[in-house]
Amino acid sequence: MTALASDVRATLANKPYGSVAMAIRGNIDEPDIDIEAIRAHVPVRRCKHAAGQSIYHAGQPFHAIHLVHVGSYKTSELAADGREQVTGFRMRGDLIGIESIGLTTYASDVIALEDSETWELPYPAVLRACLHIPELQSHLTAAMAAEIRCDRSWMLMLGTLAAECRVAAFLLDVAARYARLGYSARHFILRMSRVDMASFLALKHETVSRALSRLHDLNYIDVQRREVHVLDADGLRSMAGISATLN
Amino acid sequence: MTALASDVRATLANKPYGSVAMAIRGNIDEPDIDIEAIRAHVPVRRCKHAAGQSIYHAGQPFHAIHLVHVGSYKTSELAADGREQVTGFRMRGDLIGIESIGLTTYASDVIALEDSETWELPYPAVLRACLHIPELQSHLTAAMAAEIRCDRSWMLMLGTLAAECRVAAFLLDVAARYARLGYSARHFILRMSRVDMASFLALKHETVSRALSRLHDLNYIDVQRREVHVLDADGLRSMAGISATLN
DNA sequence: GCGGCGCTGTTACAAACCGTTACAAAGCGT
DNA sequence: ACGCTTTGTAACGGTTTGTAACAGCGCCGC
Repeated sequence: MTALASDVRATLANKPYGSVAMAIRGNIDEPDIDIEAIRAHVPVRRCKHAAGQSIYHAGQPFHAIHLVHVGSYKTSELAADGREQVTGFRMRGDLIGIESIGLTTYASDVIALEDSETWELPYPAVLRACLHIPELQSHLTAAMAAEIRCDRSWMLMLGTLAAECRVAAFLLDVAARYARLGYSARHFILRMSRVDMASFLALKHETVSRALSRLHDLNYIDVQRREVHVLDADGLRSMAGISATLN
Repeated sequence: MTALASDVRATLANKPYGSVAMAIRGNIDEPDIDIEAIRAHVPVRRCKHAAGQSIYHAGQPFHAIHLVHVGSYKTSELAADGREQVTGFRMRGDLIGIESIGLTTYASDVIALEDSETWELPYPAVLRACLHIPELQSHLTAAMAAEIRCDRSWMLMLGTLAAECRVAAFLLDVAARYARLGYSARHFILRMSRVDMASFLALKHETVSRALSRLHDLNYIDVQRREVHVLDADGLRSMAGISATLN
């Protein structure tokens, strides 16, 4: 399994962009973002981030949105009293920061989960580019709408599924997102810690561990720390209450 | 208390619009939507809905967004296996349907909680109007961004607070939204059933009842069925982990 | 007007699930 | 090899849920 793990890691680079991320609901109606057309009008800056480094924190001046190019990030909300909630994980092709449009400061935190890279798109330039590229505005709007639908899908999942089922749904979502990027949906490496998964799923990390162990016992998955083999996607689907087909 | 209830109901009409709704996070940076400017370019149709009637269901063709004028609505997500999740409650000034922009069909259900009325804004006309009213596009974008932030705030609340605290946070949010519309934040009528509240808060309706009873026992609120008096907003705030000030 | 009926809401008690705590093992960097 | 972080496992306890019974309110027909 360790040998396979390095294979997977090796393939995790330089794949073409998929569409803007969609979650379990799976309404993949939006076309791809035409990054080349944008580059003609927007000064794109590459931003590298080491694992644990943040793109931005809540409260910093908002000036740009980011397109994930390599690696993965987590976005999180912070309450005044210190409570933290991971609100999502972003990977290649995902837009980051669109929730802060219209504000003067960023509304959330974004932290790299591994050595990663984004393309920084200064928002004023994006706005100007919208005048030259009629489709860019609608792409941006569609991306925001998709983000809302994605959040709503997770609210549905968090509000109606038990712990084990949430973990199953999460694995299916990760698998589907890897599949969209051209990777295997049956074998992947989780980029986030158990604690981050637990926060996102509104559970404790021990519960996530137990759920993964149980999914293993049911022969739905093979899991060694962060490496996951999906053995029975239908089993996971029946548990997650999802009928969609996994690639 | 019954006499007061009718007073409250009487004042719930013909107040000026507030901004697009924001949740507990309270980043109220967006300006009001200039409905009059829109009317000059968009054929606005008034849509009345009786209690229990839907504006639209998931899957119906998307053609318009709606601005709530009178009354209140609930939006909900439906899973293939029948699970339902209330994702929010909308009142005067709130935009409905923006999460479906970019799709050909609506993505969620919207049902009136009482006799209500919306202004229907056909989306193609809104798009055309954006060309004539430069600010309309940015208003729409800001509204969508606010919607994302609102959902994220609720994810934070649902993921980090216990049952009683969620109910407290919910009451504070309702109070703040009434305050934004010019009504009392200390005395209001809940428009939704315990079941709808429970679904939104990811609880069971019995748990909501018990939580409300406990908030009553703590002398934080006075509650008789759907009528709520806030007696100790600071108590609620400390429970909800919110430092913002209630009007 | 009156009573029946259903929906909504409340409360008590029992049970299940998940969180808490504690500890151990494995991975990772130094 | 060492220590720290991450992850896994187990026992226990608490919060939330499930079940049930009952009360209040509105709707309807009589």
